[in-house]
Amino acid sequence: MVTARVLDVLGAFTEAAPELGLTEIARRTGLPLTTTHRIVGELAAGGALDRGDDGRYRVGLRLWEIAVLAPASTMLRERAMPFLEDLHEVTRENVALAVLDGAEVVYLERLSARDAVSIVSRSGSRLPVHATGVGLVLLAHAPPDVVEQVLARPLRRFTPHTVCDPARVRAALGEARSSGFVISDRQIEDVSLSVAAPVRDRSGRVVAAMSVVVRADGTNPHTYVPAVRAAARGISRALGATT
Amino acid sequence: MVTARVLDVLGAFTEAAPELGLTEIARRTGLPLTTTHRIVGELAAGGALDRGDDGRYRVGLRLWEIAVLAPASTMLRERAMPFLEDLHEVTRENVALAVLDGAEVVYLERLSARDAVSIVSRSGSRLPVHATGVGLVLLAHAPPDVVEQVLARPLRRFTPHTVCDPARVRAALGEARSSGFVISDRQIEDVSLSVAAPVRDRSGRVVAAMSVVVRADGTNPHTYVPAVRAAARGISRALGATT
DNA sequence: GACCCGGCTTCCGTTCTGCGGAAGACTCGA
DNA sequence: TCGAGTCTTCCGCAGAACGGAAGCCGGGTC
Repeated sequence: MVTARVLDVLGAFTEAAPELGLTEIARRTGLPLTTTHRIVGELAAGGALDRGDDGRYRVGLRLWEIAVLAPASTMLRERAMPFLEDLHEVTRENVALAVLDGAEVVYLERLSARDAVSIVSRSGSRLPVHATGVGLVLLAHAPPDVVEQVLARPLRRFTPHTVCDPARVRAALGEARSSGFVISDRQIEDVSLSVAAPVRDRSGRVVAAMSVVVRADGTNPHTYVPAVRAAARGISRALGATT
Repeated sequence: MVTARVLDVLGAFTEAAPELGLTEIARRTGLPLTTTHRIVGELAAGGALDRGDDGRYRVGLRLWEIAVLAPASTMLRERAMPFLEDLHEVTRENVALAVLDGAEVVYLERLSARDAVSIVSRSGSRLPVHATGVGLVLLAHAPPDVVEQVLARPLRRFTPHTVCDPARVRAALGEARSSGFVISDRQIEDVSLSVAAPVRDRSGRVVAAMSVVVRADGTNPHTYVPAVRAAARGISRALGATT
């Protein structure tokens, strides 16, 4: 059970709490202080965690080095980067790439833009599928059981505009399938909307989605659709898709 | 000792071998097959590894999510990205960001360019400090004991141009300190050279280096120096440096 | 300066988890 | 069909991991 505890300890670190003291790690994992102390010390000895001058722990470079070998990073994120950068350059807006994981999307990359709307996601962030453009795209092309799993639970409302009615989400999924893109308007925050499109691999399966996230200020989001879809298709080709 | 073994198993994955079968993991770690099987299974259960349809293991998304919380990723790479992208855009060349780790540099980010020279490094890659522009910059500003540690061992030669003579490396370090940049010419491969500059944090310490990597085709590399230094200074300011 | 509190470190008797060799199942190529 | 290589399962044993208790340390307050 040490392996599970090691992963629990590593999992104690979050976007909101990327650096933690020993006591806090013990609290978050439910492990006794002594046990936590031992495991944390061993992880630090191995480079998976670093301890700062302030006594707090952070994820270490060694773990990062190993983790970037994940296919999501190498086969997906790296190959997508040139297209994300292209879209970033021509639109001057935030650009993101995400994959589906259960009922959430995980952001593999997010390129922010200086004058663009400030957004909550970053590399490694998770957000619920129903409330994001990339999430709706991924769900639209997920197996039916995944859709059912997502819609079986109450959907979280982030803004007055967040669509939480399963029937309306289903309708949005149908629309995504037929149109090939999603416009997700003020679902997470009142100030931003995103335009998302699917990324396919060589077998035609949708393995990721990418989006541009812009200020919800009245600008017609449809103007971004061609560029987003083109970039998504470019990534798909880089992944070996043939259409 | 399980923690160390867990890290050994994860460390079996490399840039050259990002996906491995059970037997190969056991071989690389020196662990008995049964032990490896158990640890790998536990890591897969926790999402740190994924097992493909082909029976081989890869680093899992969950580990990646945790690992991107490393300060190198959040405090350094993310803050550097806008400046890396700027330099990438204006030069149309490969751009990289790296940190020092022992006698090697670890690349935090590498933006490749379509028509640029193909280079060997990518995110997570390691290369020896003496043979890279970013490495010489980092070494130039490292504590003296680090310099001694690096120069105490034979330096690896990659091309006929690789500088392996400690005296010449010391001279290069001195030059880097006084000029504020490094031009590393055909040290790793015969076809490329890099121009690198230091990135400082709020205390003035050099915590990273960035570079542009271009084709060694006679173009005067000095033309890139102002832009690289400007981008490095921009990153430094983003990290709180005051000069 | 004394005291308190919270965080962290060390000790050590106990226990239960991890160990790994052996045997067998499975897959693939010849 | 057979052999080789890979992977899976079993299980008795031992030592690695456990975690409560005691103590150390540093910072803040009076």
